[in-house]
Amino acid sequence: MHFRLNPTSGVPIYLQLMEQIKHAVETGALHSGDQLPGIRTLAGTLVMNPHTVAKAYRELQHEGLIEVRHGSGAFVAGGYSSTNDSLRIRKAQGILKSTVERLISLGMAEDEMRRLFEYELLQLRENTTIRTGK
Amino acid sequence: MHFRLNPTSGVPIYLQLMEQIKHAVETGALHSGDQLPGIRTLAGTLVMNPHTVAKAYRELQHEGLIEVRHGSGAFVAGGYSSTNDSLRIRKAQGILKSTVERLISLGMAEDEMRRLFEYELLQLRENTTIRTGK
DNA sequence: CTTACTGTGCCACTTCACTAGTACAGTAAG
DNA sequence: CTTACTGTACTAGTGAAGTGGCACAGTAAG
Repeated sequence: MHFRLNPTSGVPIYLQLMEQIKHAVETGALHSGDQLPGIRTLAGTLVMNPHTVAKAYRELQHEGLIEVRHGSGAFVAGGYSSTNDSLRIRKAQGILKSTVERLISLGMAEDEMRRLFEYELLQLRENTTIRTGK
Repeated sequence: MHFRLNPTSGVPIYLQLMEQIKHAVETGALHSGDQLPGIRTLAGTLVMNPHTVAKAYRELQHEGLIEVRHGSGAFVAGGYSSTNDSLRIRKAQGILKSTVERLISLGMAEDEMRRLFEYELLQLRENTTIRTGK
């Protein structure tokens, strides 16, 4: 359970924390019922304000990913890490790993990769959501 | 020359604009010497404040990607879109396009793809920057 | 010079992410 | 009950992003 946040990326820290927790759940690093670190504990190790962690937990609870019980702590909700999913994720990880390696061999910088990837996602989104053909 | 910005993503708009312009230059949609739209013009079509566009241009100038001449306008700087680069970019685009398609066939959502991709980039960064092996 | 474009600078204001300290409330174990 | 943990609520402040309006300055063409 170690997170890596980038305070200078422009993305709000609480959103980054949420993403990392989601990632941990998706990849199986966290399972249903597992207890998340306490708000103050996490804030201490990540060198940030407890309120920021609390906000991340609150948002994740609204999304249904975790369950926050007042005096007890925060726990990963049920019905997320089916074995079927974890296999799917592992496949995807393999694909992306080799993809990134190929891009590196092309001499691509991290920023360039990210821009091209986001561009592909944009194309995808437009092809699936645009229905008003003028 | 059309940009797509997402005001609700948490990423500052001026940063998104910068990324899109960089992308346009890298992919060859903009070439060295090309004039960028005027600050007021762009702000009008993108429905945002001229100051936001100005900030993006200013930052891009600091990075050396564009050249801003006071009474004339903003122009793409030289020495960026060599034909060698555009071929490299096209290869990378092909790779990423097929990668995204494979991820979609796995049933991955856009958020999941982005998280896994960012994770791979993180792995990469750590493997190349960590030198203090204790 | 005049006009119409370009970018730049200044000021006020709103919103939001984040920090900081403090206090309150639920839970579980001694 | 007491203690020590959990999350929650409140207030106040800082800083950055973005909006809005206005004035200024450089450039190029008539």
